[in-house]
Amino acid sequence: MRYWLMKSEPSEYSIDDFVRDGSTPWFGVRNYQARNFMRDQMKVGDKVLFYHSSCAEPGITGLAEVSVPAYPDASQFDADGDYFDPKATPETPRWFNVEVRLVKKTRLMPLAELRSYPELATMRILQRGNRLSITPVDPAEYAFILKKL
DNA sequence: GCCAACGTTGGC
DNA sequence: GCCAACGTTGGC
Repeated sequence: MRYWLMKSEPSEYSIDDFVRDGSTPWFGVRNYQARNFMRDQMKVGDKVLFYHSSCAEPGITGLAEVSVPAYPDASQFDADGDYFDPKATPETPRWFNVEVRLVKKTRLMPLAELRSYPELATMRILQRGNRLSITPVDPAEYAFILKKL
């Protein structure tokens, strides 16, 4: 089993949206590395840290898990949508998404708090210049965060 | 709004 | 295949 951190802008999709929906397709990823994680590595049951980014209080706000393995992201075919990709066709889709199920909303663990723990110093999300919206999390890092939540 | 980091695009 | 220009991310 693997562990992941998935970023979402709360103005796009917040923890409370997630509470309302229970589960959601993680569509709209348009970065190859993040796509490859979903398509090639994420398996049903993998644990996910749900993270709010690009907002007043960035940080972890929930625990989730992968509920459906990757399949072609429908939004790439929607010519009127924000995520349309003119180079993608149903025969040769370019983008994929998994679905994730909320396990529970947690307290907000702010970015500054994550940075304060030496145990998390090498976490991918905390490295300079990190921009990936989906990153693998070390099992020890995941266990540590779980304990602090 | 600024700016560092870094991915993507496209001309050559 | 190189690389400059451009776009996006995301914390501050």
